[in-house]
Amino acid sequence: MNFRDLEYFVQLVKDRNYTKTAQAFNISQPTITYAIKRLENELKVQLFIRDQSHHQLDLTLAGQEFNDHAQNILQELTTAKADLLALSQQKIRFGLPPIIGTYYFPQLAKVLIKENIMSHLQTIEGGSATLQEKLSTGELDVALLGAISPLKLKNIKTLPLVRTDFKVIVSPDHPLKNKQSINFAALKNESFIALKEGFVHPAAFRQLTTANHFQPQIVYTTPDINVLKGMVHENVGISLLSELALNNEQEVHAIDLADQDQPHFEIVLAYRPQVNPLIDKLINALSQPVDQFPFPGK
Amino acid sequence: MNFRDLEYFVQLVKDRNYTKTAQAFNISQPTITYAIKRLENELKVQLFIRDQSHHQLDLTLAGQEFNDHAQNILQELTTAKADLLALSQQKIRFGLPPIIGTYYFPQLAKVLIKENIMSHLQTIEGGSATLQEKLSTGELDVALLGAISPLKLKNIKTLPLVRTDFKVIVSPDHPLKNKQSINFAALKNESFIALKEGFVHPAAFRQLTTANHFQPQIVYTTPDINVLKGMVHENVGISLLSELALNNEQEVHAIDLADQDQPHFEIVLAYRPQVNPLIDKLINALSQPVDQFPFPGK
DNA sequence: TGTTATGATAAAATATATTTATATGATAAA
DNA sequence: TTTATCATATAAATATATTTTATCATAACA
Repeated sequence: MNFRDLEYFVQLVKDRNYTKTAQAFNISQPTITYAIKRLENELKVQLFIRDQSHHQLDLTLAGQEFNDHAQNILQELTTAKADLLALSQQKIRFGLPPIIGTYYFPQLAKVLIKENIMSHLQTIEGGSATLQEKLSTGELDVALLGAISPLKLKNIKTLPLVRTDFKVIVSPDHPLKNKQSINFAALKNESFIALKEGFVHPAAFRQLTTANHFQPQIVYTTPDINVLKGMVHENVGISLLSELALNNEQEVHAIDLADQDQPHFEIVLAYRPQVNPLIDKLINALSQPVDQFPFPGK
Repeated sequence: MNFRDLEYFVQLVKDRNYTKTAQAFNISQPTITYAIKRLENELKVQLFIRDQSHHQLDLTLAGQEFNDHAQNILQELTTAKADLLALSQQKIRFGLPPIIGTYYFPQLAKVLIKENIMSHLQTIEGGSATLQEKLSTGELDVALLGAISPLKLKNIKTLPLVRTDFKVIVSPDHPLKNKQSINFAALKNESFIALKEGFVHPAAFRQLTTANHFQPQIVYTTPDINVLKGMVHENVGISLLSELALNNEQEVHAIDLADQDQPHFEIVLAYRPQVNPLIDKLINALSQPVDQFPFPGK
């Protein structure tokens, strides 16, 4: 059996049209016919139903079943090639969500430079969800991911690194400015500035509003944390922000959440197990506890 | 790329000898040479280190990495073929550990016969660990497994069906015969009959003795539950047995475990997701709650 | 120093995949 | 109903890939 035949098959499942599939590969139509026949002979099952009302090509059950396996096989081969390329180029394809890249990763950089790993990193930015997907498909070797609940991913190992709290941030002019701690329920009537971040902040915010049965009044949404802080400072509204993104500047006042069941921003190291000493070294370096957190001097 | 080349490669990794590998496939030695060259050309990496003056063939890092992927690919293909065969024969390869087969499965049989599934089952007996392995390699479609902790298996879905307690069983002549409930720690000085079952009973027993810091005195070990009951009846010793294996016979007296952190015998339905209506039907039927448990009339 | 083990290479033989040209069969259009 | 069109199948020719046979190269071994 040939990988090419699997590619033809998978494409044909998408196209449902031999001629179109042949065109997609720039080959002649009978090539597809013969490829499918080869598969059907080798597997001893019929893969397609050649069409009662002849404008429709249908997959048999066996065809559906085999399509799943064929996709897994092609995925594995793609991943294998990508991994070998990264290995030979001594590059680690490293996924980093913007927030973690800005507020957490810099602390790790020192160690990585000292261990001579930094120059081997090929950093790819993206939201945690996107990066998870890329890990699974072999487009990434290692990633730092933000999460509010433990991650379980097929073929991916995860290692929680840090767990940080979410804080409520308010303007120094806000009535709550002297509060040390507050229940989220008490914020029912506040105006909120929302952070349009990949996944974690919106999910945490949603979790808190749902758990406390209220529909928050969101007056503004921004993807930029500094804009968000600025608006909170100007008392346009209050917001929810990971303590990760707070340093000891005085621009906004941070209040602890007193809720029992509150979400946490967890930074998780996720990677596909590979035979690659460089990756082992990176994972080892990253899983060492960081001295100071969240920030030196905080 | 060709699956055959992958097979040659994987075998060569095992053999570390081109001639031997060729013999294993009943082909000529240059065939292996050319197959490896094809792979190395296509992947653009060196897979083997040819013999640095010692008659030894070594895998490069890339070779090790690719070997993992090649094995996954071949595994997936094997599974695909097995699944298609089972599908076309309308057979569900169904794993059943002896204890569950004897003491739990009969209750399900009625439903399965009514739903016309029973005749499609090809039952394969084995310990829970063996059956797990066979699920992963595509030798089984569905299995009932015994477990004392939640199972997490790659590519396998699990669904807990029943959770039963372990009981301490003693002879009607035993001093403890009138006890309703007991802490396992109180059994420190008892003689035990041990059940040599696949996995769950020994693990549960070990968990209890370890948690209570004693080394049990095991006077006899048997794989046969009736023998075990007989010996307990004759007061040779006491034993630990899942309530699953107890019916309302008066041969032995069952005592509840009072321990806070006690193991439980969980029956878990485990299966590889497939495109197979028959399997869906079985899973659906098995996941319906069973009316009476553990036994009618208990 | 010859002998053996192990793998590489060239050329030929064989097997497999693809194309070109054409056929079939079913629907839609005239 | 005829004809045109679409979608796939088939046969034969061709192109490509794999395997074998025969032979060579190299290093270990005795």
